[in-house]
This record gives sequence, structure tokens and C-alpha cells, in this order.
Amino acid sequence: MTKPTIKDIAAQSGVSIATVSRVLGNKTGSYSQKTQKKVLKIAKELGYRKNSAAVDLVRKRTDVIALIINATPTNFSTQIIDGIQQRAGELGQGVMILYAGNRDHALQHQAIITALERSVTGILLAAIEPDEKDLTLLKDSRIPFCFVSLYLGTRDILAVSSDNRDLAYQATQYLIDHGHTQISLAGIDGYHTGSQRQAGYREAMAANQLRAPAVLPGDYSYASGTSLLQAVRDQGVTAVIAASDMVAAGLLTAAHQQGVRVPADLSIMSIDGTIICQITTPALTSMTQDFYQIGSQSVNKVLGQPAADFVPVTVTERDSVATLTR
Amino acid sequence: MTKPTIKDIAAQSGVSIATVSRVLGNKTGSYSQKTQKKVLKIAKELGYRKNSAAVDLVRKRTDVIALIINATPTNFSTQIIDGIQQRAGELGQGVMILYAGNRDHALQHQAIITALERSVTGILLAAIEPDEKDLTLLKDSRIPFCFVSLYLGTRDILAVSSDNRDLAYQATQYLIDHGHTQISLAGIDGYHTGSQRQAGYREAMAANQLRAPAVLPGDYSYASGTSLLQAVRDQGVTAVIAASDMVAAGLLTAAHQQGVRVPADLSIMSIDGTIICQITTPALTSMTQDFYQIGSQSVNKVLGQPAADFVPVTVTERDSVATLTR
DNA sequence: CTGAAAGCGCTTACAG
DNA sequence: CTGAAAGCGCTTACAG
Repeated sequence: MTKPTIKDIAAQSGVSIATVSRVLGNKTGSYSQKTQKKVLKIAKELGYRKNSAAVDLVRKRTDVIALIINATPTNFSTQIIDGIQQRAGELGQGVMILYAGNRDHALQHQAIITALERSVTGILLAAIEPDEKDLTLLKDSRIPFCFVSLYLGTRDILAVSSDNRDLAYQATQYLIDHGHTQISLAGIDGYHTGSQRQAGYREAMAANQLRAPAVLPGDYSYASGTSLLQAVRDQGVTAVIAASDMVAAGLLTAAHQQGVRVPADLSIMSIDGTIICQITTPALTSMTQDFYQIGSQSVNKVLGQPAADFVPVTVTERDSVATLTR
Repeated sequence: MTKPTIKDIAAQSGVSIATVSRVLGNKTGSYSQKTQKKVLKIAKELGYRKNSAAVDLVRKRTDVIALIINATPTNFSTQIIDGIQQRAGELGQGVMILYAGNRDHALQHQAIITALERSVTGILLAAIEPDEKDLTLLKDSRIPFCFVSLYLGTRDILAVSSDNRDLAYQATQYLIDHGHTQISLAGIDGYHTGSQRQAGYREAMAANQLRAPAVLPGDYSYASGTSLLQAVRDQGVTAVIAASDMVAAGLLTAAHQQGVRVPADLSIMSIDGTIICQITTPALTSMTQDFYQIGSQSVNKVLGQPAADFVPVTVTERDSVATLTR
């Protein structure tokens, strides 16, 4: 009545556990067809399932990569996960997702420890801002790790992401090319991604001899967007670059409520390009990131295969940016 | 240079591995403070991490529950996961998420097997429609499992969800109370959730002596929504119940493109009530599900604690339903 | 092609 | 409070 083991199979098929192990492990050439058939039949009858703990213990590795992810209520995560799952499968690795809560440092640290204790093949950290403790922990482990959709500013740490500086530069230049000279950047945080985008934005403004108003900080969320519209209006700009689709959506909702017409009174350029951009009215013009690619490339990278550092972004024109003429 | 084990700690602290194990395992009362201090210090110096495989093997259980989830591009998953993670944490369980692709039967089955092989405490299946094979596998295992946001129509199988029949009944009645008599149901599938909603819808129509047009099948996606608007229009109804927020959003986008005014020409009642409902213009009136509760209750249930079968739904009035007067 | 044996890194009665 | 020993369920040289 207890869970069957290879010992049970061995007993019933009259061979040793070594042979059972070989058959079940598909060590072709090391057993006769007859033995194979018998063992397989009995394994099936018994409803045998291997005990991964035992296998992992003796093998000292796992063939699974851990994906640590947080609850940022952006919905790009599905695409990233799809890319990771797909590529991992191709390379014979399973994926175990560890959820780190909503930028909860304790949970985040705990998730890394869990991954380490499981001897995973590699650790992927999606949209996770590590603190010093996290980084030390990761570096001291023998396990390769790679940040996904976050670039820490150094090639010493594996990462795959969009080039956020370039992304923001392009977004800004796009608005400038459409006649805008007063442009805000809203909803960005002060960490790596935020700083990089801020830098790209400032560079583009400077390159065009334009003055950049103060960047409006936020946390990439819808709530950030709704609460930031007033500040954007106060800056007297004609266009705003939103830190994420959710921020853009929040800005848009607030604009509707306050009678601000988009794009007539205010143009919005979003960053991400998820399906959210199609759902709003007007649809949001965006800097579109290739999250699927980011995911699959990060698997390559953490497994030591050739992989891109940066995945190209594209401008997707929809209906939230007006062309200004004077 | 190799990963340190309790053996290394034992050697350096001059105690047995049994004692090290006790200290590390916090078996209070079974070691002196002095020993504890010494062992902990050396463990830290060595950067010791326990080997979960070894622990799991000897303990024969895991303190982790597996959450199998698929890629349905609905974004309710975050709330479900939050509820699960939170409650699991309170009960001393970790959560390992296994991703089953997008209604991919092979992946789904594989995910279940993976969970079984890991001897998890329980298996949670979120928005997963099991086939016969899956169910047999699950039942034959000794591991408790619980469906999340899916009710298989029998109390024999653990599940926590909204009462979909009631939900659809309420949605229909709400529209009827607002003067609608011609109401479509769109984007629903033919599986459990879809059938239950269909039943509730039909019951409500019948109870009000109204004729229900043919239900318009779909897969809960945005694409389903956009492609279904024409069929809804062809039915000549004044209101439509959308199978999900994404379907509602798709219907709405198509309506905008085709010059159909919402809610003046067509009222939309959405099912789910996620943030998507706030992002669209007009905002979507919805039957709002309490996904967080569904998640946390399902943890209770799979761990054998008292838990609800159905979690209440509420009507959230926004701007997509018109009141008809005649 | 097959088996006996060692060993992976832990936990936990058992004895003291 | 501590240690020696057994054992969890596998895999894999080694020998035949």
C-alpha cells in the first residue's frame, strides 16, 4: 500500500535493482529486450513513480532551472515564461518557478536560497532587483545565474534584457520627430532599469537641445499612472513617456476622467507593448519589448550557450501620439 | 572547493554529524548553547546550504505544495498565486509553480508527474481542465490535490472556485433587471466552467420567460472577443455577457472599430473583474471573482483544513451596461 | 547483459 | 546533551 520503489519492481521481476534502474533510466544497450519488457510491465502495473529526491541526491544535479519571479502586476511575465519554458524544454531542462511576492526582499532572498538548496542547473531572476545580500549569495554559490529583463550595468553578471538606455532614447526621439519638445518621463523607479531609461531620455533631450523636466518617479503600476497625471499636466508638456503599459493605462484613465484628450491634449508613449496597449482607447503607441526572446535567450545564457545581452526593441505605432506641426 | 556538507561542519566543530543536524534543524533542547554557537558559526563560515534532496529523501515529505498553472492569457493568475503563497506560508509550506503551457495536454500531464515525483504535500491545479489520464494519475497517487477556479461538478474531487452557475445567473439577472431581454453569452468554452455558466445563463433567461440565443463559443481570450462581436451583432441583442475580461475587452475594441457604441448600442457585462475592467473605455461592469480568496481557500482545502467550496462573487458596476426603459 | 556494493547527504530512533 | 548506526531510494563504477 506504500509507494512502490525499484526494489519492489526488482523483486517482482526477478532481477536486481541495478537492472531495474538501467531499464527505467533508458541506458540502452545495457539490458536485454526481454528484461526491459518485463521491468516496464511491472513498473506500470505497480504505478511506479521515481523518487526525484533520491535521483537528485545521487546525481548531484537536477536538470531543472529555477525561475524567480515577482508579482509586479505587469502582464509581460507570461511571455517571458513562455520563452523560458520553450527553450528550457529544448535543452532538456524543466522549469520550477519560485514566486518572490511583490518586491518583498525577505521572500526574494528566501526564493534564492530555496533554489540553491535544490541544486538547480541554473537560476533565472526575472525583473528582480537584487540587494547586496542576494548578489553575494548568488556569487558565492557554484550555480550559474542570469537576470532576465534587468541589466545590472556590468557584463560581469549575466543578464538578458532590452537596452533600456537605447529604448528610452528611441522613445524620446520618436516623440521629438513628431514635433514634441516638451516631454515628461513618468512612473520610473530609481533602480537599474529606471536609471538606464532616465539616462537615455536625458541624452535624447540633450542631443536635441531640449530641456528635460524632472522625471516623475513611480513603480510601474496602474496606480502610479493614475496618480501621476496631475504632475504631468503641471509640467506643461505635450507628451509623456510612461514607464510601462500599466502606467500608460493609468495616465490614460485619469486623462479621461479629467477631460484631458489623448492624444490631442497629451500624447502618451508607452513602454512594453503588451496586449494592454490594444485594449485601451485610444490604443497605446509603444516601445515594444520582445519578452519571449528575452526569456529564451536567458535560458541559453544561464546554460552557457551563446546568447544575446540585449534583445532589440521596436516602435509600434498605435493611436496615442499626435504629430505636432507649428 | 566542493559544496560543504554537515560532515564538514562536524569535522571542523569537533562534534558528530548527528549533533550538527540537530542544531541546524533547531531540535531545541537537544544540544547545549555552546555547541549550537560553535556549529552555527562554522556553518556560516563555510557557507553551508542544506541539500534538499537529501532532506526530502529521508523525511519522505517536502513541505512544499505544487501549483500547476497554465498560460491562459488572463491576468487573474497573479491574485490566485498571491492568495496561495500567502496562505501556504502561514501554514509552513513553500510553493513551487509548474507551468503547463497553453492548454497543452502533454505538458499538463508532465507537470502532474513532476509534482508526484517530488513527493509534494499537495497539488493545486489552477484553471486546468484535466483529462481522464490526468485524473487517474492524480487519484492513484497518495497525494491530495485540489482544483483551483474550476469545479468538476462533483464533491468527490476537491475544488475551490466561484459558483459559475450562480455567477452567470446573477450576471443575466442583472442585465434583465436593467431592462435587457435579448442577451448573448459569448466566449465560453464547452468544458466545466463554460457549461456551468451556460446553465446559469439559460436558467435565468428561462426564469424570466426569455428566449436565449445560441451561445457563442470561444476560449476566454482577447482574440475570441474581437472575432465574436459580429456574431453578437447578428443576434440582434442589446447586451452580451463576456466569458472573461479579455473577451469583454476584445468585444469592446471591435465595437469601437465598427462604430458600435458601448453601452448605447450594446451593453457588455464582463466576468472576472480584474484590473482590465478599469483600463478600458468605458470601464467594464463585471461579475467580480475573489481570486485571492479562491487561492488561499484552496491551500486550506488541499492541506485538509476547513475551506469553502465556492467563494462569493459580487457585481461591480462600472460604465458598460445601459439601463433600458421602454 | 547482469548483480553486489558503495555512496549521495541527510534524519532519527536508540543507547548512553 | 551526544554519538554510532541504520536507512531513505536511487545510480554507477566494478567485476563477471
